[in-house]
Amino acid sequence: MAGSVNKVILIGNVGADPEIRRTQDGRPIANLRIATSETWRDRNNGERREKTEWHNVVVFNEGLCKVVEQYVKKGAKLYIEGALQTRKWQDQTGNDRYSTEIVLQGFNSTLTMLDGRGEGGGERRGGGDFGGSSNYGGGAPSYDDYGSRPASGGGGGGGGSRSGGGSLSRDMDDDIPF
Amino acid sequence: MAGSVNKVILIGNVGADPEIRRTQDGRPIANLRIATSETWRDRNNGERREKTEWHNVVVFNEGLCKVVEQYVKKGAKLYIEGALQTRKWQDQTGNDRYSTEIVLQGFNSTLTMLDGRGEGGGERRGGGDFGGSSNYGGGAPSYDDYGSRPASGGGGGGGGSRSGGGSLSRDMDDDIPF
Amino acid sequence: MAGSVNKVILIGNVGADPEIRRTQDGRPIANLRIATSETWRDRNNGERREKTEWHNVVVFNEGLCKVVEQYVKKGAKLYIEGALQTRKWQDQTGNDRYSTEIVLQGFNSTLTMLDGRGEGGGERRGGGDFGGSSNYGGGAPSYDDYGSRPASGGGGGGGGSRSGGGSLSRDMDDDIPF
Amino acid sequence: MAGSVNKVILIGNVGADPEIRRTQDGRPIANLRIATSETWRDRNNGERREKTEWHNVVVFNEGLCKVVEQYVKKGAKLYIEGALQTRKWQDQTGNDRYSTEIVLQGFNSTLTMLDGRGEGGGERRGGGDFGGSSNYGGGAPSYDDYGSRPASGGGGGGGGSRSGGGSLSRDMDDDIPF
DNA sequence: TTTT
DNA sequence: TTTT
Repeated sequence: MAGSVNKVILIGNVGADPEIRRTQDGRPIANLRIATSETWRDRNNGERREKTEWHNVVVFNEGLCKVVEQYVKKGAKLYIEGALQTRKWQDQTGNDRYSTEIVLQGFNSTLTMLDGRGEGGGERRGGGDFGGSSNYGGGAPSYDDYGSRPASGGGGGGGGSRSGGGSLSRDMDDDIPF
Repeated sequence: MAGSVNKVILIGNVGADPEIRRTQDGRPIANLRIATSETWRDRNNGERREKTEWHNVVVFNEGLCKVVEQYVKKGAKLYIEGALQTRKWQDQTGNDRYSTEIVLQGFNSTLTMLDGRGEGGGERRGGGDFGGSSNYGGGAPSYDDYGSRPASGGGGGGGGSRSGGGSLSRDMDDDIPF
Repeated sequence: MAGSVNKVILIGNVGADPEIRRTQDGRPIANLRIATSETWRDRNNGERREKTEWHNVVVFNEGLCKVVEQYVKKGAKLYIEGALQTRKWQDQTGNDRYSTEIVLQGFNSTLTMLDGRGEGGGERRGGGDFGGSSNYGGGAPSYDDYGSRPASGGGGGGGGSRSGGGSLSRDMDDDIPF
Repeated sequence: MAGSVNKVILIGNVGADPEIRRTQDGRPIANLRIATSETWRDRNNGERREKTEWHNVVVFNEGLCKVVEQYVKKGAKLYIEGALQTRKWQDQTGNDRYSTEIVLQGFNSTLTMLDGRGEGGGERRGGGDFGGSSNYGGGAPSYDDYGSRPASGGGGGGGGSRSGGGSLSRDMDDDIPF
């Protein structure tokens, strides 16, 4: 369908240390439980009410999985941007069951730590070296799927080459005449 | 939890004419099935692939329900902004089941028609007259929960009065010195 | 125009203690400078680069202004949801100038503190009592324009009455049969 | 700054046929004017009011530029996701001036046509072949920066290789055991 | 069950 | 300058 958008934005806290599993061919998959909560004052009695919602988040991207593995612990506050996906499965008795998850996969997926629990040095963002050395610097890391920010401006001629040099952003190292 | 965000943004098509039910005390609830879909070209064979995701949307707001009732038909393209909510229920055998829905309720919920299928006159937006006359004008209506846009800037003198007159927006009918 | 969306979402830090001004008729207006920043590794030399973007945020809503006044200080990390607005003005020489701001006004505007710098008690959210007593509890407050979350389900008959009783959300205090 | 988000979401109409320029090294840059508009009923006299906001959008990504070049015409309705950027420049008299634009560059940028004005065949999405053949199929095209959706889940065996074959999404052609 |  |  042309013109479709499926986007979830969450800011919440991680309910437990994340699980990281691997597929047969070695790709990581991280699962997170994230709690969001809203509070309000009851109209009838003025009491303070709170409601917590728990979300299942599944991270497919390798770079994001590494960030999760290294930095995300129980209690961490995260910004998450992903898409809704409902998965069908069968329970023990063979009945169809459905689980809805927020999937971080591909472009437009983001995971950012909002509390400075990461320890270390540089912030990992747009390295262009997925699957490469996992020396994420630290700090409170932010990682975006397909990361390498520069690619949009870059690319040059080569079909899909993302490793091309060249500057990335006009107002930083370009001299594009506007 | 302080500092929490739970937001879903969808642009998709309605799969069937919406159902509108009513609670015992007469409040409407609209249920929508919305399809989002993404297409891409397979990396192996270059074939075009498509995947459709179906979303359950529940509308609690009266104003939005009226818009749904009057304008939203099977096939309509909608912009939806709501929150994720997972509801627990029991199946016939008494087992716990969970359903995740996008809830349009309260502030920060929006439903906007993106194709001009509404027929009629004026656009309903921010009437401030919830539950009032249902003469939604038509056009492609847009309705925001708690609607009445002016209220934030407005309210005139009266502390927080939302029904008060007064102007709404500085650059339209205000003379606030900036 | 039917089917229009104008939304800005920022997570960033406040660059200076906010200014709060008042209109002639006493309504508050808060101005905030918010910095967002992205870091990446340069493709050519592998060095870490950072770019900071400064945003002008204008808060018209009274409730949000109170939150800003009481809790938002230089350095605070905020989640902001508002709309873009470009304002035209004349400089000293009479030339037209334009300033683009993120406006928090009316529905769909949100300001949430992401670090627990608020001190005090309850979280202010959806009081329905704009301009009323300013005993915002404290904690890290979150405030949504037009706040009162329950209103969507409520409202009853009265034109725009938002103070009506009644329960707000099916899974909290309603017994709506689904 | 760790934990920063800078996101703009617009749905609006293009005010004029887009301009496409090229940098010295041949990269395209597209400029768009997009109108968003809100309507509401005046609280004082009940009259219908409308306010239009004009946005400057700059597209750096090559793939998105091609979509713009081929499909986006005056009047088209677009969904845009980008980031705010304020650019400093000097006017004729040497005074500093600032222009705020919505930049589509790198990850997390999206441009989707919401009306089916594209004419032609296949939908361009996630080709992984930036700068490649420009035979965008047609239909109402949707294009995401860095596009190729599969890359996140994909990569087949090779650690993070984006050019690798392999399947893309677990529930379509993967057999990942959940 | 939508849409292209 | 768009759109309804």
